[in-house]
Amino acid sequence: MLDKTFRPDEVERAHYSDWESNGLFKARADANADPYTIVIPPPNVTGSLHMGHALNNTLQDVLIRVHRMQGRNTLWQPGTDHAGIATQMVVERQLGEQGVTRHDLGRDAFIDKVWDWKAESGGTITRQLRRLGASCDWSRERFTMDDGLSDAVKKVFVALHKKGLIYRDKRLVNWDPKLHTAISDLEVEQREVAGKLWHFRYPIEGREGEFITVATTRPETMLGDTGVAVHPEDERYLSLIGKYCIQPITGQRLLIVGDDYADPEQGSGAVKMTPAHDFNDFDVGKRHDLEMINIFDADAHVNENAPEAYQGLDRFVARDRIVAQMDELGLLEKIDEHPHTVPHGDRSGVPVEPWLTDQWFVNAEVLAKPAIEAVEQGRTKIVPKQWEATYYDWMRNIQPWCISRQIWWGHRIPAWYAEDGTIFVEETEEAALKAAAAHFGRDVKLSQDSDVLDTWFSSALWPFSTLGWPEQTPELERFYPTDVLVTGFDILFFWVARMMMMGIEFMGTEPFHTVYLHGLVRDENGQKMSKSKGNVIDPLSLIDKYGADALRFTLCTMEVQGRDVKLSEKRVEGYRNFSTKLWNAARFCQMNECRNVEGFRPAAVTQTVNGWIISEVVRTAAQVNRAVAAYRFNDIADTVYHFAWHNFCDWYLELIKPVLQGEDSPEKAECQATAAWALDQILLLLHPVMPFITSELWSSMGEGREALMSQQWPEYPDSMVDSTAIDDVEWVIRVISAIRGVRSEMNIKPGAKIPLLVKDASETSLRRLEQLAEPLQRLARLESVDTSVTEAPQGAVQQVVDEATYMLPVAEVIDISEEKSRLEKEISRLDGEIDRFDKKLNNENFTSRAPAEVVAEQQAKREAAVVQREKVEEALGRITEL
RNA sequence: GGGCGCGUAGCUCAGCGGGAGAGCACUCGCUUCACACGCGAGGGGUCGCUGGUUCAAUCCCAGCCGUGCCCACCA
Repeated sequence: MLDKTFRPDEVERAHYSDWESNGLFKARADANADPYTIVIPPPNVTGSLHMGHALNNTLQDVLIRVHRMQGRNTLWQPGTDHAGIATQMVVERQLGEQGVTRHDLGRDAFIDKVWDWKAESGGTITRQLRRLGASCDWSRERFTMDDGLSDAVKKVFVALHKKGLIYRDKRLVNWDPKLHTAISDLEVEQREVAGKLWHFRYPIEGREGEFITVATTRPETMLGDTGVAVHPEDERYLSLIGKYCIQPITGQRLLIVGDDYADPEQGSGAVKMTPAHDFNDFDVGKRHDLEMINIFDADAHVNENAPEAYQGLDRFVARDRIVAQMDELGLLEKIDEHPHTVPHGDRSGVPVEPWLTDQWFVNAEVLAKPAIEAVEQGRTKIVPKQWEATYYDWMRNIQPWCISRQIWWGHRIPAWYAEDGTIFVEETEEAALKAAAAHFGRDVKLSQDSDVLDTWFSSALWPFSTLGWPEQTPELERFYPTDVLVTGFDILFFWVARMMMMGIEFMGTEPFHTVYLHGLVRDENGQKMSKSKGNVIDPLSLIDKYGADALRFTLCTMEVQGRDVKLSEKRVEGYRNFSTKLWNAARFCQMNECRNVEGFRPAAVTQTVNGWIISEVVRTAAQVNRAVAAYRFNDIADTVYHFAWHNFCDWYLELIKPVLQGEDSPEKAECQATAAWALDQILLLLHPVMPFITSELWSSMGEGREALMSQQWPEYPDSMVDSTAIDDVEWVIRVISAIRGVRSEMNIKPGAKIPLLVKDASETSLRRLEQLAEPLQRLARLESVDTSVTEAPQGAVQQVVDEATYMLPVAEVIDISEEKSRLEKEISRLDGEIDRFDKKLNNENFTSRAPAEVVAEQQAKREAAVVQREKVEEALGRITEL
């Protein structure tokens, strides 16, 4: 016998280890079944499970479990990401607590430390995914820095370099002065700051007392000014184009150039040019051959190219000094308040500095073309569809991807330099040496590039590198391309787009057929969860408190087509209650010996209620299957919830109670078997969302049954729906509800039994009364049912349901005036309704233009209202007589 | 500046060309022998505003207002 409540913590771990140790998560490279593959978005190896992971992996697990039960050869490929900067920062912080920097250790020792840290804490996230119930094939777990995956990275780098799609270039990049590395455009986030706009006067060379006014938000860059731009058609400045002005602090001569970039409407119409520290100025500088003076070092401190007084200053200190000095010189014209956005490093949080350096780039434009076509031609579908526009927009305007990072943790760039600077890009040092020897005609010394690759470079290969590429493995053959990628929209560009490019380039076909993009998990007020706001909800603590199933169900039911999920603990609690409900339904079945019957044939049942619940199962399964196919996760969860609670528990179990509690009979046996079967179907349909409780109940409902997760997924033909049974049971539900409504409204004691009188019953109604009399009497608390009535007794309350009038002789227990006003209200409501229908039906436009069946439908509704009104009128008449 | 969402019951949200639904919350009543993490019965909404299309608009279209996010080189 089951306990009174479900205790998730007692069974979850046991079930999970059973599944895992019995190999139920394993995919088979040699199996014939149609494969179904999902690669996990690899979490940071040193990370821990947050709510975003919980959502992401719940959705994947739902898809994986459904398809596994459908008999597909299912691979959920797990693994973790080395997360270059993030991981390096974590380890550096740890070292920092001991007063050690990575430079104290040196590169090799530091990297050893990171590996130690990985060995120590790298299992956290995968353990936590197990607690969530994720049915990954852990035997195939990969790490982006595994040997095999590193080989893939090298191979890809070399191949793209040979094709000219990876190249080294000296360009302005986003430099993070705190982390001392270049970062890609995507790692830059714009932050609104309350800045200022300073207007300065620059003296014109050779024209005493004449100035040109320039405005800037970054006075410190004045140290690197090499020009001033004005619009070529701006009449104010026409005479100055080609002349020089003087940078008052550096004394630099600044050529005044005419360039379309200068906007006459903005500021003074003249803009100072700092080509080495601004992306726009860089372009203008190139066009006009302006000098590029780099004035910052890697810390964004002023370097030796600036006047001595400024050297070594932090950029913001330098800014203040420059403003002060310009003011002293009388050249500060004005200062405007100027809120604007400033680019910040997403990891470091400090403003990034455009900085001129040598970096490695991927020519993304070429790789993007076929990746755009794959979506245009529908080979890869993005769900929800509106993200396709975002994808196109970014891909069509894609910029070169800066892939080199000046950090230590990551894939070292496979490029070697000879002393004269010649570059050899090869997969191994040996190959590079050989190439160099061939090039120089003698053996030479080479040194490897000290940079590592952007983390997303290796992640971009994930769908095929995890399957063994560049080896031609059976896994690669079988499981690539994958079926669906489930991830957050926030990494559409970082990751999805790049997997598309790399997958197509190296595998010849796109890495997945469908990309499902879900939203962010926010708190119940729609706020982003963040440590500083203190509104972070830890999934593990919710699992501890309510069980993994409750959390999973909540995330699933809140996931509506990629919209953000607003999570409240209250909601989780509510779905924990659902699992208790389910638990007790099973308990009830057990108590009433509803056992699974070998060879039970749903189509062969004879009892109406059984036919009904079976039909509802069939409908529910169909609805769930539609929801799965459409990635409507909320519908999957809601559909089963509604069926389990409101059909199975509220009505079916209540309806069969009298039979179950009666004498043994064929009817009772059929109800027991049907109940057991229907409960099984709930467990099957719910298993992908709530794997633990369903498995627990599955095994407790039958001795020695095989694991639920390897059972056949429910799919039934529509022909199994018995619409007569549905109509009949829906009828009895309506009648019972109507009677209960009257009892409640009339304030009739719950225990009091009163007779039900029925008149004008049609044949169908009579049949139903006969067939469903027992549950009707019990659930509506009736003393008896009398169908021989021809006249309503005085003061009987009447309810018309379908083709019969149901009356409760309650004159002595009710307040007549209340009942009168109730009926009067009902009549005026019906009058309004009838009026509306009349208006519509008398409208020729409607009757001639609307489809015939719509008109008929409206007519029928009107008639029903009229009949109802007559009945109520009669009842009112009788009450008035009292 | 460009793009994408969202405004429906007190809250969180489904829905969608033929007079609106769920969960939670609320009110009332229940020690009904599976479940009080429960059972039953209720109250509550000019479906953001204004126009248009249509016989018919919460639903389609346009504009506006509010709100959120993404992208962008604006001194």
